[in-house]
Amino acid sequence: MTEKVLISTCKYEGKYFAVGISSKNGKIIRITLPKKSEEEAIEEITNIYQDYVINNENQNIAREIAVIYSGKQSDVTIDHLELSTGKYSPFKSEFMRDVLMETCKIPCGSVESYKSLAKKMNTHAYRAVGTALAKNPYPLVIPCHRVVRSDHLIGKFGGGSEMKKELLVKEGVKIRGNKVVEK
DNA sequence: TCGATGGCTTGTA
DNA sequence: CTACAAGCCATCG
Repeated sequence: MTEKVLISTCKYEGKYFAVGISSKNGKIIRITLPKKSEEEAIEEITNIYQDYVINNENQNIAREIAVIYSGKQSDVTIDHLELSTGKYSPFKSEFMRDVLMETCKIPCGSVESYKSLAKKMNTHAYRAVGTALAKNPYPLVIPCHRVVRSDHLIGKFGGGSEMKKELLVKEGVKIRGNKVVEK
């Protein structure tokens, strides 16, 4: 099935992050958004990968995720991610990978809409773009929080809209109420 | 295989 | 401003 997953966690500002690393090639296969407890963070990974060890061997990477969360640049990039597609891969389909690769192109400090992302991919499946983003295995590293609704409302987010808003504010996006302000 | 369900969009009232 | 309805298309059970 799948190889053993090495799980590491870190605490940052009272929140807990977890990362799962493939023992096979050292690539990241899962990242969690900050959780209230360490167990909750770990569980998000062990729910998917049954063959795992929690050894904090890669705590440096977990810390880097917290760095990104704090709004700073990190040297953990998509080069560190497992980008394969398939039933047992982080990306379940080509479509999902395409969507997430496209969102990687959105620069810090700007946003894109679900629809414009779909357009760039030559499809009208903006709704499916949303579901693909909802399943992003690498939040923060793949900036799914930079995708908002086309009417400029913030839209939904795995970690809650409030967190999505905070992340955008940290990146310098101008927001009024629940809307991104036009330039 | 088929229907239900989304981190959506546009139009109408 | 809010409230619906219809349309969209990949995914999941």
